[in-house]
Amino acid sequence: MKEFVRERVKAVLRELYGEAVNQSVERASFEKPKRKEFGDLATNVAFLLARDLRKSPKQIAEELANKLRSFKEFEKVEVAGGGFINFTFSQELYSQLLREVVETDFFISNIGKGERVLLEYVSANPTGPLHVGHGRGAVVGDVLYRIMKLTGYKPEREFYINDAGRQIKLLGLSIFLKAVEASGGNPKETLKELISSGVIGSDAVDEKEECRDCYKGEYIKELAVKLLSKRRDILSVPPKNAIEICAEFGKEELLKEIESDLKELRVEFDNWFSEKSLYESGKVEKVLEILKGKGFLYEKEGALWLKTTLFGDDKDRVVRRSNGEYTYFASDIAYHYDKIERGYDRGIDIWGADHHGYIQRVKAAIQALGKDPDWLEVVLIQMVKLFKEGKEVKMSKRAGNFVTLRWLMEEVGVDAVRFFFLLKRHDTPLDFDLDLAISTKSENPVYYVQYAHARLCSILDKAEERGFKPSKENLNLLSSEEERELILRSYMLRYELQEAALKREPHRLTYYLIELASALHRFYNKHRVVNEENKELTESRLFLIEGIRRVIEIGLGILNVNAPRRM
RNA sequence: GGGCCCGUAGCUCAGCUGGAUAGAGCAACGGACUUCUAAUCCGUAGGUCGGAGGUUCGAAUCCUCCCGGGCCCGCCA
Repeated sequence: MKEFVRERVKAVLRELYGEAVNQSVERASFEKPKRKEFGDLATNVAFLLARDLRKSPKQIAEELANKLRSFKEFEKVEVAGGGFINFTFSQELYSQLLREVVETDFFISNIGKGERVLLEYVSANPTGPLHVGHGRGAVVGDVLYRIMKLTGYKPEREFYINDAGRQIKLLGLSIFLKAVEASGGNPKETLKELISSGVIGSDAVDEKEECRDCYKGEYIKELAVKLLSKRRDILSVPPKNAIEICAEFGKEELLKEIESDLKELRVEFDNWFSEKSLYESGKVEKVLEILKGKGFLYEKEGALWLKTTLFGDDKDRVVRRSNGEYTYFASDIAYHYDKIERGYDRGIDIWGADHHGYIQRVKAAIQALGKDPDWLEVVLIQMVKLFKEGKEVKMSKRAGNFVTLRWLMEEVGVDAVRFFFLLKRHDTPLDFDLDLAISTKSENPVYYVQYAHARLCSILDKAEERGFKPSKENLNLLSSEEERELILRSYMLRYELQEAALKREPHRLTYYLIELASALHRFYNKHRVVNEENKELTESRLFLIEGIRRVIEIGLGILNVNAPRRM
C-alpha cells in the first residue's frame, strides 16, 4: 500500500519534473499521520524536493496533489502543514486492502533481498543454569529471526557453546570439591593437596582457603551427588583425571538442561557451534597464523598480543596467556572468522550489555583479518530485574546469586515471559513485574491481546451458529471510522515487520499488537457485528473480523505466544 | 581517568536515519453490562521531552557542553 502510493507519486513527479528527482522519493517518508484529520497516509516528499526545485514545499505539494487527485484510489489528496501531502483512500481501496489481509500473504516482503544473516544468541556458558537475562536475549533473537525471515532475509540461528577453557576447568573443580564434601571429606584440605601436587595453580585459593572462582549454588552440589551415584570411584581416580571427568559430566548435564530450558521457552537453533571444535580443528591456530603473517601479533612478557589499537581499540589484547592458554578472545576471533568463511553476508550477535566493551576488540580483529568490521552487528540486551509485591527478587535457591529462567517460566508461564521480554526496547533495562504478568486483568498486556483474539473467535463462532459467514461481496459497507481504522492497521503489519527487521527491534511487534487489539476493542464496544436485520453488513463485518483475527494470530505466532480461541 | 547506554506524564515505558497540536498502559477521578466474552470501552486530569547552547523552513529526534543514573574498563568470560 505504501509501495502503491510511492509509485503513484513517482509517476507524477516524473511527469512534472523529470527523472532527476526520483531519489528524493526514495528518501521520502510515507507514514500514517498521527492525527486522523490528516488522512490515511502522508508524505513529506515536497519538503525534500524544495531545495532542488527551488520552489516552496507548499507549491510543490500543490502541483503534485493536483495530479494525484486524478487517481480513483484516492478519495482526497490534500496539502497541509506547509507542504505535507495527505492521502485519504477510497472505499474501494480499503476493500482491496482488506481482501489482501484475509486472502494473501500481504505481510511478507523482501527488504532483506536474500541477505544471509547469522544470528547468534544466548550462547551461555554450560557452567550453570540459564538466568533471566539469557531468556531476554533468547526471545529477542528468536523473534528477530522470524521477523527477518518474513521480510526477505535468509537468517540462521546459532548457539555458541563455550565448552573449552578456564571456565570449564573451574566447573570440574567446583563439582569435584562438592563431591569430596558430599563424601565426608574436607574440601579445603583437598584444595591444598591439589596445589601441592601441581594439579591446580596456587592462585586458585582465596584468603579463606576456599576455591576462589568456583561456581556456587545448589546445582553444583546436585551435579556432584548425581555424578557420585553414577561413578562411586570418582574420588579414587587420580585427581587430575577426576576433575576432567567432573568437568565433562557437568558440562554435558548443564548443556542438556540449557537445551531443555530453551525448548520450554520455545526457542530453537539451527546450529550449536562448539568452541572446543575450533581448537580441535586447528582453526584457532590457523587464524592466529594469519594474523601473525600480517604482522599484527607480538609477544610481550611471555604472552601473545593482538594489535587491536591499530583498529580503534583502547589497548592491545592478549590472545595467548604466558601460561600457554588461549584466551576467550582468541577462540572468538576464530569463531567470527569461521562465520565469515561460511559465507554469511552479515553477523548479528546478541549479547548482554555488560559485554559492550568487547565489541570494539572483536570488530578490530575482524578488520585485522581484512574484513569489513561492519560485517558484525551487536545487539545489546540490558539487564532484567524481577519485582514481586514491589520488591526485587534477586536470588534463586538453586543458582545462588541469580534467578533462573526456569523459575520465571514456572512462576508466570511462557506466554507472559516471552511477551514481557518484548515490552521494552532491548537496550533499556527491564523491570519485570511478576504480579502483573500473572494478572488476568486488563492491565496485563498479554491477556489484553489474547483476549482480543478469543473475542474475535467467539464472534465468528456465534455468527456461524446463526447461519452467517464472512463474505467479501459488500466490503464497501465497512465505511465507519472504526472499520477503516481496523483495515488500515491490519495491513500495517507488513510495515511494522519491515521496520522491526531493519532496526533489529522486535519489540515493535508487541506494541503493534497492543494497538491493534485496542482498535478492535474500541470497534467492538461501538458496533455490533452480528445483526439479524442486515445480512450484508453482518457478513462484511465478519470478513473484517476474520482479517483482524488472522493478523493477531500471525503476530502472536511470530512472537511465539499462544492465540487462544477461548479464554 | 576512558568507553557504552539511558534521562519523555505520579509510576513503567513507546516515539529518535528531523516533520504537523509529543503518545500508550498503570495509578487517580467520572461514566457505560436485557446485546456477539465488562479479561472490554468512553470521558476527565496529568508534560519547560534532564539543563544550556548550536545546526534549519522545522529538533524529543542531529551536534557540543553540563547535570543525574546504570554498566564496562585484568595475561576474566
